[in-house]
Amino acid sequence: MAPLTSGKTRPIRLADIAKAAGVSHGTASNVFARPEIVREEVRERVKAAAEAMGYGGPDPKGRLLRAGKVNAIGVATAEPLSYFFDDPFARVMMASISQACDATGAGISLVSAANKEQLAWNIQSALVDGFIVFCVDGGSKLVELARDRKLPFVALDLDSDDDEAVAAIGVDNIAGAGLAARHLTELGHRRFAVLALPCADAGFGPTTREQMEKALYSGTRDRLRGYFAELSRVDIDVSHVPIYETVNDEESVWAGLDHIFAGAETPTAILAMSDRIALHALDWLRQRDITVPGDVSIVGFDGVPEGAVSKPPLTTIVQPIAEMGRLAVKAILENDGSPTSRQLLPVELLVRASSGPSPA
Amino acid sequence: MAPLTSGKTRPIRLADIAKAAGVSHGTASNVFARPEIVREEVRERVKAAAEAMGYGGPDPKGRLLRAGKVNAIGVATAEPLSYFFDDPFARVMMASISQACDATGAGISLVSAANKEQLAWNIQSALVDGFIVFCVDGGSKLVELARDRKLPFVALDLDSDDDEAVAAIGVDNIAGAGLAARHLTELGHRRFAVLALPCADAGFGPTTREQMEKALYSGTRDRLRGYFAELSRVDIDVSHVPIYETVNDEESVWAGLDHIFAGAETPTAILAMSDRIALHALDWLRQRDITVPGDVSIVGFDGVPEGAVSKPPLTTIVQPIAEMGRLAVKAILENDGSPTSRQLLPVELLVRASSGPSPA
DNA sequence: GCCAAAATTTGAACCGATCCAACGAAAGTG
DNA sequence: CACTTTCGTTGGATCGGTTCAAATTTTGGC
Repeated sequence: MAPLTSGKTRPIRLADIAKAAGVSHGTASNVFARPEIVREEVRERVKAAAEAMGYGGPDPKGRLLRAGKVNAIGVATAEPLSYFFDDPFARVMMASISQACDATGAGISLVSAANKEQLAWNIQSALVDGFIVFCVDGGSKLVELARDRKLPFVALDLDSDDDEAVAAIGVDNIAGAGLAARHLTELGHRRFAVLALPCADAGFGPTTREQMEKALYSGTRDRLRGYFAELSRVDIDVSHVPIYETVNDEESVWAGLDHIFAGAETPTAILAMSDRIALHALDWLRQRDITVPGDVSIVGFDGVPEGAVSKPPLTTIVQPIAEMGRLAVKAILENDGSPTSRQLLPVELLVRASSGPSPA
Repeated sequence: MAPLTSGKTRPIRLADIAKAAGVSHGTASNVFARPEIVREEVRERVKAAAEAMGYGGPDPKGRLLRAGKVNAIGVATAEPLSYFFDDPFARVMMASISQACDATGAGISLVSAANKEQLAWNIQSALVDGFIVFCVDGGSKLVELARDRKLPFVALDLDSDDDEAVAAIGVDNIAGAGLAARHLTELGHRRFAVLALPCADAGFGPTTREQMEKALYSGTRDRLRGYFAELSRVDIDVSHVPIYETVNDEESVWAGLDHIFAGAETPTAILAMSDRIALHALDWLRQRDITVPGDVSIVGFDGVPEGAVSKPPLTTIVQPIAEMGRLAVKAILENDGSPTSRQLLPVELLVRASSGPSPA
């Protein structure tokens, strides 16, 4: 039997419906976009034709071109896509971004990729009205790509001394780190160790202050500066404070602690550059029956919800994550060509149970 | 001073660049899409013109229309957008969906909305190649909307007796619930209570088996059937088992437990239709110094990671969430007009510490 | 029954690119 | 030198809609 229709049926277009219903395509368009201006009889006829031909409604691809606005904002990161759902900080941030989007009816497109070239292409071809860029890692490159799209965009947590011409929302990392360090020195601690975030794409391992000063990611650099400025202020010799660069995961944090606690003079206070690091550290310490805050105190950074239910609950520097998300969305959606700006939000010290007086 | 340029500058188009560089728009297009076929001198000239005019590269809106494929899949739910980042089940599912997308280079668009009309519009105008629909709540309506787009789509956890013609990936809720109930009866429990998922948009409160049989969402209905079939099998009078319908949040779960434990004959075993419910229940019980599993045992449903670290770790029915996500993405991306199908995946009982012998 | 006003409908223009058949020029061949 | 290739470029067609000024039909008033 010969097939009655060709195997590949071209999708039905609005024009097909119009022809079938015997109206112009202009009228057919109106039936879907502004039904009230079409005479009822015609409207029904067109709708019937659409139904009969299995037409799925006007294709947004077509509308988009004319309308110009996509009504969606892109959220980009150099991490794999699952970062948005795995990482505690990202999740809280995304939840607040999505609330702000919901409120205005905008959609969210997640933009990321397994490798760099793919990422570039994905950013170049993302159908969005603007970008929110997560700068945790590989920030500068990402910002560059986003800027090249010439769309409104705002960087979250961008390195503070990067190009001043990009809109960015971040927190005062130096002040926050200072708060954390001061809290511990006030509790009498003198022997510190720092568990750092990545400062480049280089992997993990012990590092030095000098290395960190060259860090590609200045969020990391600024936090270290904040820590050390405060420690120096109370005459602690920061050149002897071990710094271990992690990649924010369990493996590298545990390796860092192995390293730090292998030394003769173990710290009584740990400064962790993220709550995630601090939480992994808590697990490590518990496994070795090192009590917190009895033997060692630890202070995180971020203020993610998990810190409230950890054992013990985590003392940390809380970032106004929800506020940052809200501001970011606002910046994109209300972008009226206003001058790009850089907002530094304040952070707060939240004292919970992971920090206490120095045992010494 | 009169402005030198009009306030509103039309965005630069590829055609503008072509004109400026003195080439045809076809050649200009090639410079960006297939640079290797353009003579170097021309290529540089066009690129220079683009740079000079601040052109951000070919607008994907235009390309899209011609190319047809968006290279993104939409994930839709009737919950607010933040559901994707708040709900443990959704998060695990999204993580696996995003891994599958990453692997193929596809993007993800989150589709949702505050209200129903907005949701309909968002689905109709989403720029995606297909939909994965989360059917937790308001599933049928969502499936209908998605189907009307005439795009490939697959429903996750769709009500089992809904339209057979839609592709769906789900688990065997009846068998899973049976497993949970049997586990508890084998431990000697005879006095049960059920903490149910929503069965309609009706809010929360105590309900009956008859009400549940009419449930709009048959995931809920099937789990109840599974529980009761197993309980009946060992001669437990299910008409006396209290059922409390929650909305999967702390408030409604706690209200449910208040209600259930207000009765004279309190249960020794709780069947929770989701891990989230079970986790909230654990909190409630701990606050009242009711020990688990000493005084009461509880079994959840889903197998989210949080269940592994709760106090005590949660016995639950684990769904192959990662596998479901992978299959869903595959179904969308490989959609070749193959017959829509319905896949029921198996579940497993995972015994942890929240269930133990009946105290009686 | 005639005319202006109101209500509908039409069809061309446009949105911003990609694709491709056709063409011109330069290079190679006999 | 005529003749085929090869390479690069051109410009029109197309993707699937929306929009709007102009044309047409209806309605209403007298």
